Amino acid sequence: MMPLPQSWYLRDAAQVARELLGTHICRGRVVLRVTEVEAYLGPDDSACHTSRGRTARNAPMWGPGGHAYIYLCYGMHNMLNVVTGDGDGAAVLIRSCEVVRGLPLVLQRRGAQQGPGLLAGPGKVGQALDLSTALSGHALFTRGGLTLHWGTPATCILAGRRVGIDYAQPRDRNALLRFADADSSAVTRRRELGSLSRGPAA
DNA sequence: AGAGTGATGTTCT
DNA sequence: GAACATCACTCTA
Repeated sequence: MMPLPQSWYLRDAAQVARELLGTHICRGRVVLRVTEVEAYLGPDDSACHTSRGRTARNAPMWGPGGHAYIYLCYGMHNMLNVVTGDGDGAAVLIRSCEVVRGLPLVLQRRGAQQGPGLLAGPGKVGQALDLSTALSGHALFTRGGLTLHWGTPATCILAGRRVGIDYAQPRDRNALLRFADADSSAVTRRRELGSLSRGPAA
């Protein structure tokens, strides 16, 4: 079982984001299937962390794709992003997942019961994978630690606006850069999503 | 179903 | 010192 090659990541963030749906994240004995993501396009995207320049924290985003960018949010949530392109300052946030393997360990780490909301939300994904900022910059395309593999792609994709970016410009707040597997119940704020081709409902 | 709120700590101004 | 790509819990309906 080989991880996806680095070349797979060296493309536009929105494109990688859609193809990321259905892939498998492997960490120790836990395997998760990605069901919801958000694309952050680079310095020109006011919602993106790189839009306010290079810092020690966002350094991995300025490098080549295929590496993790992990940061601490609200003092307690470790958010997992996948760097895309090459020097683009772009990445894809992993927002929700389904458990493929290692359910007992995931339940223990989450301190929750099994259900559709178990891994719906980026903080929950970070907790289930036992992530920390020490793993930021880790290569996802080489064996060991934290890797990304081919899985079961989504047959139907939903799209909508990104969550929690009220500080961004209206154009970037309204961009349809959140994507989800239409056939999964592990998705946040589902009613705000529409079909990919037709845009969000309401 | 929806609004409100406290927890918690690193990063950047 | 403010902001922060959140979560879980408590109300009110």
